Amino acid sequence: MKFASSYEPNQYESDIYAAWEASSVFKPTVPTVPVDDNSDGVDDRFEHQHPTYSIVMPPPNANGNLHIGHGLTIALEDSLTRYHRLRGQSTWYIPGADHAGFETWVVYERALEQNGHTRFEFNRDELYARVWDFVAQQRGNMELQLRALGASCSWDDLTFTLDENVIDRVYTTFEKMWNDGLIYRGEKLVNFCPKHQTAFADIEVEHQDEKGTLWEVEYKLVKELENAFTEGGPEAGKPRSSAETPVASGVSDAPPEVGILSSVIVSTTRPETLFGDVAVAVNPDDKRYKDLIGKHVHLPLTDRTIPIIADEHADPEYGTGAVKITPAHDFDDFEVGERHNLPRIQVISEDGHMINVPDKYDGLTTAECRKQVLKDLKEQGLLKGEKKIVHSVAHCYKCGTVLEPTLKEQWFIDVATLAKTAIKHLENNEIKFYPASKKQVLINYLNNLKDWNISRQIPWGIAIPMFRKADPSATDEPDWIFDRRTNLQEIEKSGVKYVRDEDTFDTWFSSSHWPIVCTDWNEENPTPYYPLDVMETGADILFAWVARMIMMGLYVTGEVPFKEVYLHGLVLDAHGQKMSKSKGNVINPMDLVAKYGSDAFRLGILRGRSAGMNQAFSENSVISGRNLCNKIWNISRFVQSMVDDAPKDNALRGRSGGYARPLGREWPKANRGGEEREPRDDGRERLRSEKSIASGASARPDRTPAYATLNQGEDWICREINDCIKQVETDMKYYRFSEAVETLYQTIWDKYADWFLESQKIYKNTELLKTTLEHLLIALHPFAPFVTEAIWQNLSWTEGFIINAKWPCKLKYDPITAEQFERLMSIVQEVRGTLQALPGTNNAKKYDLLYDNDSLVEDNLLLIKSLTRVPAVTALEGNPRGLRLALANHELYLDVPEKVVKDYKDALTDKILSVGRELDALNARMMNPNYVDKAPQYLVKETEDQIKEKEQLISRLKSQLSII
RNA sequence: GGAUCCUUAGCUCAGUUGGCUAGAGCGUACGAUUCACAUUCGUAAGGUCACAGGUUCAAGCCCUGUAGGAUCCACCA
Repeated sequence: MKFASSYEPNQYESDIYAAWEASSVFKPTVPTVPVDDNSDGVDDRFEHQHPTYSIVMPPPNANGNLHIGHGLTIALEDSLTRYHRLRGQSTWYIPGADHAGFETWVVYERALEQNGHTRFEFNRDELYARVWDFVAQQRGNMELQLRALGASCSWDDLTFTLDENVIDRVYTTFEKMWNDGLIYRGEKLVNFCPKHQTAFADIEVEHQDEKGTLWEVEYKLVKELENAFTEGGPEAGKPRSSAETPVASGVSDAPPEVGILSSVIVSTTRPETLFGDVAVAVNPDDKRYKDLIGKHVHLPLTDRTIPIIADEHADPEYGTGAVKITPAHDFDDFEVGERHNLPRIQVISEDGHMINVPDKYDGLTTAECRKQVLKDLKEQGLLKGEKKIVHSVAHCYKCGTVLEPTLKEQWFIDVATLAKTAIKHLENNEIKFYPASKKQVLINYLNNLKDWNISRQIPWGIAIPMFRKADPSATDEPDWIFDRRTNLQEIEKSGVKYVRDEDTFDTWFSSSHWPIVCTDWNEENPTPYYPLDVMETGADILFAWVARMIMMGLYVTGEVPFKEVYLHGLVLDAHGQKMSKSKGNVINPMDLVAKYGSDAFRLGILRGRSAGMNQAFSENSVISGRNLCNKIWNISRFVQSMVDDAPKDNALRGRSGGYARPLGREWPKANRGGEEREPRDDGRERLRSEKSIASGASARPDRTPAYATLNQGEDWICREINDCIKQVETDMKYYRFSEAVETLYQTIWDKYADWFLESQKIYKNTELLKTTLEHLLIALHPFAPFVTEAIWQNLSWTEGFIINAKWPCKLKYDPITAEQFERLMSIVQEVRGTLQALPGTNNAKKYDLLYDNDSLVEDNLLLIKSLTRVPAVTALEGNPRGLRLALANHELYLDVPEKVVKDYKDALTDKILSVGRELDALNARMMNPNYVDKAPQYLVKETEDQIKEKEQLISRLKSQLSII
């Protein structure tokens, strides 16, 4: 196959993915129990590596499309997956699809309504079946998009959140919790969306600041009941007499600051709820109302009277300092009601109409009722004022409807012990967090966690396996029983009829089992893939998901569900703004993939990104990724052409005038793993991957390279590649994806291409070219899987797939020779810089480079000439002339006429000054006795060396100046 | 109100255990050009590391405070 002159991702990506998928390379190689890692590798980097590696995909919506956040997710997770696979671990990346309970339901219900139907025409089972079909029709895009992004996940193991084993596991947990007494049915206030007719967990509620009105309503005191204690009276007295308010006794003797009031004015934003009022609360420390506590007021527009109670909830600073208490329709009031044992009067129905109110108001909507109430209050002169305020209002995160706090009987999980256990394990550092700060954030959250409402009134979800006794008079039988037969609306047990609870689980309840169900963990057959090696997900669902997975993992398995957590932040637009449809700044990852290729997208989105941070993203970074793909493509094309052109290889050796001394050492001829591979004729499907599945062997870096280094550049590139790969390993260990990509980018581009390949144009070493290119391709593969595979398949000497190649071992090289190349580089850079700084253009072609008694330069004449483009590099004859380079230990001159040197004088003077400033700073450091005493020896030595070097440099520059 | 994070070049971001003479990509300026790549090569300019104190021989990094921004949690009668 011929290399095209530029990399065209569209020509390769889908074929490559299909070939991978067909050859089972995405499957883990160790199916059950861990094998002993007893092979003796050549590289100590692999000594303590675990034989398996597992990671699950946070399941994208089964019938949705991937957005930019998914793009980031896949880039991160797949890089980890491919990296660990290359390292020889049996790697399992488990894909998933989410039924997305509420999201999908909303979409479906909208479709239903567009066809003139409503959900109330069908029972739950019918609706479930209809949504199932609806999803089945829509499904598939998401999976194709994951493939386009290169996700190397094990497709056979895809888990859908409504799969049987998921439901089964969720029921098992629920049953256990029910038996353990962790599940209870309670009537509590829930966030209820009147449009969708379902409750939400606190975490799903969206608060928005809104303009509203704060009305002040007068509640008149009931004179005749002033001294009588009612049900609210004694309760109200308690907080005041408690030890926390020692001042209270003193205050009670003091003369009242305010005259006896005949009424209390309360502040409210929701006057229509006054029918549900059961008390008026004032702050126990509020002197204005001190004497009214325990007295009663008339509830306007009704014939009821309600007590005035003391409760900290009332803020003396806010409004009038007196607040009406409506336990059935306000979360705070509900709690006040619990504290004071107050009744709950529901006055708004689930569909938003008034109930349990005087006939006049009965059946009105809340808005109509508010109008009427305000009108009537005004007529009676009880409306004392109104203020415009801004307050935050709870909205349905899907339709934006204002949520109505509603009393409902729901299933709750008592989270106290679950949270406590989770905190214990977190504090025990059993899970490592990236970023680390999130651990404490999570602990704080768990410390304040309220009981978890798991009931949802949406048909599209996992049915709650609870049945209620049909006949309440059968008193001996339990009211509720657990049963898995949720396909039946009615069951019989011990001769008693039970009716199914029509609610479904909060999706987070089932999602919290994700690591368990994906890895197929079960009590009888624990798997080496649980706990997961890492949980990678968005920082925004730390509480909703990560916290719950930890609690549930510990409850079900006794182990934390994952060893590490990596949280990514939001992908913002190029200006740091949140992406949103309304702003029109949404970037579709698939557009970028189509335009620049999957690799470019992945490289681009990983750039400039760190754990937990919301960070900007722009097309520029993708372009830069595309450029890298093209670069490595052309590098490979060039290396291939040199390999093809092998005869020249020998001709160049032992060249005259150039590099003559054989500096390299011969390494033993390598076994390059040949026997392990099937011949190519057998087709790629049967390459190493299948063999390794059969034998269970893990890949190890057992290749000894078949090269010898023969000059400075060759030793140097070996050193640089070793450093680069070691850096990538460290970066991957600590999830520094951006730095890993950066390191590779620089090594491939600035070192391999710009220096090593340039030097190989003079001195060619095909074996080394092959080995080094392979190393770089493999190291780049986790981040740019397609281009590296496309190249691998195009190169004449590689075999199998790069996706399951072996992670590079260390290259051998001579460190002293490698260091010499650094000096050659600085010579070249100095020449280039000086030529650019000299007056005039095209200087490179004008002036020769002269050297005096310098073996390094002498050995590399051709290289220096080629890299600097000077016409000639020749030995100096006679007295020094021209412009001397400022490098230490090298007698190098640019053969520049005196006149030109004079024009260069200013630049030279500037340079002397700037080096002088650096020297002053160094000297000041050495003058400080504390520095010499306390700083580490090596630093002091380093400073001394630097001072010497600068002094020499200045004297050379000065002598240059004096010539002028 | 509480918590967490952020503030470094024109823009987007790195900077790991304090050793820094602060880096990268993009952008900018200047220069190059048959022979792997113009998606190229070379050179350069560009910084009071938000601000004010403190600790230290040494602070972008640690501590305290201030200002600005982001996110999350709670609350807003």
